[in-house]
Amino acid sequence: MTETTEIRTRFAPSPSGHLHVGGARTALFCWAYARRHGGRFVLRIEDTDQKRSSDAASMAFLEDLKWLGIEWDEGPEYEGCGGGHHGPYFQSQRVDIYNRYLDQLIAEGKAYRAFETAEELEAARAKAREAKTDYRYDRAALKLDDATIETYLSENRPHVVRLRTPDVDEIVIHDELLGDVTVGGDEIDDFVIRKADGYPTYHFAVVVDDELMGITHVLRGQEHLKNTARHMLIQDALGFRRPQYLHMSLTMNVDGSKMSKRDKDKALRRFVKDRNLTASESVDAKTWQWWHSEKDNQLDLDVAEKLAAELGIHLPEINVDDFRRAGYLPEVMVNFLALLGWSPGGDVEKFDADFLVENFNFERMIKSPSKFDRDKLMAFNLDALQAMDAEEFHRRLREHAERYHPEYLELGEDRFRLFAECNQARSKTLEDPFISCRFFLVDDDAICYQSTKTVRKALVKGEVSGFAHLENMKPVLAEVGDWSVSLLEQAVEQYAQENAGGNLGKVAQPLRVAVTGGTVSPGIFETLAILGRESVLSRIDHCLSQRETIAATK
RNA sequence: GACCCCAUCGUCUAGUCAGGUCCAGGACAUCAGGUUUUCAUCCUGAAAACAGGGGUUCGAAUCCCCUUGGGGUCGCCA
Repeated sequence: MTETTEIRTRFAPSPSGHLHVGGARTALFCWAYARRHGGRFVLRIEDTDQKRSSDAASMAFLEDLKWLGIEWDEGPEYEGCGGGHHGPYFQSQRVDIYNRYLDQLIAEGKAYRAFETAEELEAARAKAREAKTDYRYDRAALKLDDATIETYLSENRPHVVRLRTPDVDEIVIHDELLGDVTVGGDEIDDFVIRKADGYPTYHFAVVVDDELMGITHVLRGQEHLKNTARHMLIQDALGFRRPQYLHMSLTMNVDGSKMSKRDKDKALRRFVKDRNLTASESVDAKTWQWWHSEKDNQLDLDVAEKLAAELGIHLPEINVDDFRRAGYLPEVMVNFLALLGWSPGGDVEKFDADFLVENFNFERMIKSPSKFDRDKLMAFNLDALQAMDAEEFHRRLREHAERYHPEYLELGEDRFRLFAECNQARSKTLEDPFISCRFFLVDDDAICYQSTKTVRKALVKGEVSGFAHLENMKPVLAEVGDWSVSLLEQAVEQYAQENAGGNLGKVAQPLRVAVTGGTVSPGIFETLAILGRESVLSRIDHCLSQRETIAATK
């Protein structure tokens, strides 16, 4: 009894690299629903497309799921996740199973072999387009007699297997969100269920696997709505039970276009096309040609990134990994993703994964498509960062540094800790400190002073110029006993009290510019403390040495 | 184009299923003030929506219909 009523959901990505946010949201809801009901969440890899499934690197989404805390009970084994008794969880390893069912359908006359080539079919489709009619497979192969089929088979003619769809008026999909959706029976033709290469199509593999893996609830994007009708037909032909379906609305880009993992590729293509580029340093000629030969051919992510860097364009953040790299927190991503298509009701919008598991239900899912608003995500991330205690922020920032900015680790334990402390309040992402504080890593005499109005204001302008204050403060700083934030503060405050009418800004800004090259940095005392006495004094000298140049620029 | 889905501030949404307490609430973004050693925060305030039209009803953001708009699908991709 418990075995048959156990809730089982699955997330079934194709192994095409990193997880994109739309997929992450689907996975999150599948996971949350299973957890909510004490069921199991299955991860299955849909790698039946030989053209697109290639190396192990394309399993990067496992890491993404794990990072988000979406842990799968069954599926590929990865860092404590996966395993299970319904495997293999790679469809490419289940071909025998599919063939068994395929043979059965053929024997029963519920499916049949078809020998048309892809080109022939494409021609037929083109013709239908011209005639402004809907293309539907004409069932020509159904009329082949057994002898002909035998002959073709003995000739090893490539062929597909098509489902002989029953002639029904309509197919009614019971959707947990949308209610009953009716698809006309004539809208589904005898679609292909096994490709010429011997692999099942997505439709067939999904149905067989969902049955054999005991999937009870299928949550997926609304783009699958019509596919569900096909899947129901296969289930009926095979005598399988019907899982419950829920088709959720899609997540769109802010410009209204569908948020797709192909967006990066699209951005590159558009740029290359606009500029009429015919070659690139980052992409070898062969790959370049392959990429141009068909618009579905996508560059590998690392190649795409190299090309983007070469062309100087920013690729849209689409993958979970992009957001990780950009310094967003996994718990914020989970929160934000959950809000895209589900709402707990009332004014509640900040919550964690436990809350989601406690409260997730189908009733409160949103039917209409939503746009992915980065500003709001950023605001959520800021709030989460600010709510963190200092120790936690330090730990997270260090993790981020280890992964993306190891050069900052060279500051050493103590200085990195201070670096974290003084950056927390001013950070919206874990990435912020590393992009805004590069001056910490630069040689003292390599500091380059920005030629901006604010820099000149800090250094040149005023009754007593910033340069003058710097001169005067040098001996003061040189004599600060213990080079600590508190003593530095004391010394500089006192100097400001005596020489700038207590106006700290008058002396803090010149200092800031002298040691960082610009007008933006963490708190000045922390900044000085991290740099160290020697560096600070030497940067002040460096700054003063450029007095003429800085004053002369306009 | 055909078929399907959807429709509250610019955006995410609460309210819709069980019509009145909603001249519509929250959040992000925006704008205006304020705090602050810079940036970022933070505080206060403002502007901002029931797509349009018809019904049903004493009463409609809520129910029905049409129009319009947005999205999806139309592969030997998944």
